Amino acid sequence: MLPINLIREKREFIIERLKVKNFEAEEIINKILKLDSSRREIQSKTDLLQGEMNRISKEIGSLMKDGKRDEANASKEATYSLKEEIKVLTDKLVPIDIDLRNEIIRLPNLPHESVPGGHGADDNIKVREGGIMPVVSETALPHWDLIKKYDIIDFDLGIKLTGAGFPVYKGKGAKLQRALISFFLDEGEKAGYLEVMPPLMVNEDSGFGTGQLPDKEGQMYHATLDNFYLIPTAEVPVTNIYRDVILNADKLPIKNIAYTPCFRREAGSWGAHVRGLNRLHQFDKVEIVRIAHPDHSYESLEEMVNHVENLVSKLELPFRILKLCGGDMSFTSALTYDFEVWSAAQKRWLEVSSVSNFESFQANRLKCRFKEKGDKQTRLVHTLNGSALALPRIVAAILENNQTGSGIKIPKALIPYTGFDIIN
RNA sequence: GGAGAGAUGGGUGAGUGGUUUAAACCAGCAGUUUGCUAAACUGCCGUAUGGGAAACUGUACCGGGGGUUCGAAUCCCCCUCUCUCCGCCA
Repeated sequence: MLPINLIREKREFIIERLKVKNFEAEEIINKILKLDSSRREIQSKTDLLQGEMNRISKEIGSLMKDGKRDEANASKEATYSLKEEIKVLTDKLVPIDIDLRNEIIRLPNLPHESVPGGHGADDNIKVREGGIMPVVSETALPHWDLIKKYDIIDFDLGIKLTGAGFPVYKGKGAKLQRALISFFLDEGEKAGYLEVMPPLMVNEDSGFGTGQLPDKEGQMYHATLDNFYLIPTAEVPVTNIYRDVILNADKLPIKNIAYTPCFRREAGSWGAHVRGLNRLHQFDKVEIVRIAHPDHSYESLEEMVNHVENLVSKLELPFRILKLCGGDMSFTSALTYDFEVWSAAQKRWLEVSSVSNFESFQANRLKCRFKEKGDKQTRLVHTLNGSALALPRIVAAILENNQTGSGIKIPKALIPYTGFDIIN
C-alpha cells in the first residue's frame, strides 16, 4: 500500500514508475486525489465542529456543578444543530474513507529505479550464473521417473490420501527432505538469522498485512469454519510478527528464518510443464525474512541474494540469477531476484527462490514502523524476504543432475545430514 | 462444547456519566547533586491526522463495531479475543 502523502506529492512520478510494471495508474490516482481532498475538507470541518461541541459540553458540565440549571439547558439547545451538522458530515465521510482505501490498495508497489521494463520472463535480465552444467546420458530420466524407480516419492499414494499435488515422501526421499530443511536452517543460523516456528494457519489480518488478501483469496486454502487461511509461504506469519509494532532503530535489521510447509491452491494454473515436483499444492520451504532500515534495505537484499547463492553453490547445482522485469514482478515487490537451477533431464531452468525488497509497501499495510533514538517521528521500515530455499525443485534438480548408473549421488554438503551418499 | 470472569499507554494498574487534561508505580530519556559495580531529586515520556517557521495547538483513538446522552474508558447491544473451572483430548 503506497502512503497517501506520496500519492499526493508525487503524482507524476508514481504514474511514470508504474508504467514499468505495465500498470496504468492515472485514472486511479486521479480518483484517489479527488477522494482524498474531499475527505480532508470534510474532516477539518468536522474537527472544528467537534471542538466547538466539546467546548460547550464542558461548559454545561461546570454550569451543572454550580447549579445553574437554566443556563445549562440553554447551552444544550445550542448543541442540537451542531450535532446534526456533525452527523451529516460524518455520514458523508464514511463512504469516502472506504472508497479511498479500496482505491489505494489497488495500486501496486513502485518498482525500484533499476528495474527494467518488459512484459514477461523473456525480458528478465541475467545478473550472473554459476556452477558446472552436469553431463548426463541421453537416456537420463526426468525426476518423475526417478522417484518411481527408487520408490522415494509417491504421488499416487498422495492422491489416495488427499489429491493431486500432495506427494508422500518415503524412505530416503523423506530423509532427503529432512536433510535439506536442516541444512538450510543451519546455514541461515550461521548467517545470523533467528529461527522461528510460526503457525501454519493465519487470520484475515495477517493475510491482509502481507498482501495476500483481499486480492489473492483464491490462491489460499481457507478453513471457513474458523476463518483461518493455510499459509502459502512462511513470509505471511513471520512478517506479520511485526504487524502493529514500533521498533527501535538499533534493533534493525531483524533477521528471521523459518521452515514451514506451504499450501497453495494454484487454481487454474495446472499444465503439461508442471509435472512431478515442478508444482505442488503442499511443499516445504525455508524462508528468510528481514525487517530493515530504509537506508540500508538494498544492502540487506544483496546479502540475502549472496546467502541463497551460497546455498545452491554448496549443493553443487548450476544456477542463474535473474533480475525480474517490471511485467514479471509481483504486485507488492520493488525489486526481485529469481534464482533458477538447471534440471538436466527436463533440460529447463527451474525457479527455486525469489528474493525481494518490498520497501515500505508491506510495512504500510502492516503498520510496522521504527523510531530513531531521540527522534519523535516514526518511519515505515522496509520488509524483505526470500526462499532459502524451496525444496521440491531443488530435489528435482539433485535427482536429475546427479543420476548415475549406480544411483543418485548426494551432494557432499548434504551427506552429514542424510547419513547416506547415494540413493539406489 | 458448557459455566463464569475479564480486555485501559512499553509493563503493572486506578478510574462506573462532567477538575480525567486517563491517576500512581515500574521501565525508558534528559538534567542536577553526591561521587563511583551506584543512589537521590527534577523534568520529559502513546499513536494518527489537521493548522503553525517554531513554541504551541484542534480532532480522533481505553479489544472491534454500533447505540443512548449536551457530554461515554464508564451505561446498553453485537462481535472478537484472553483467563479460570468443567467436559473432551495429544
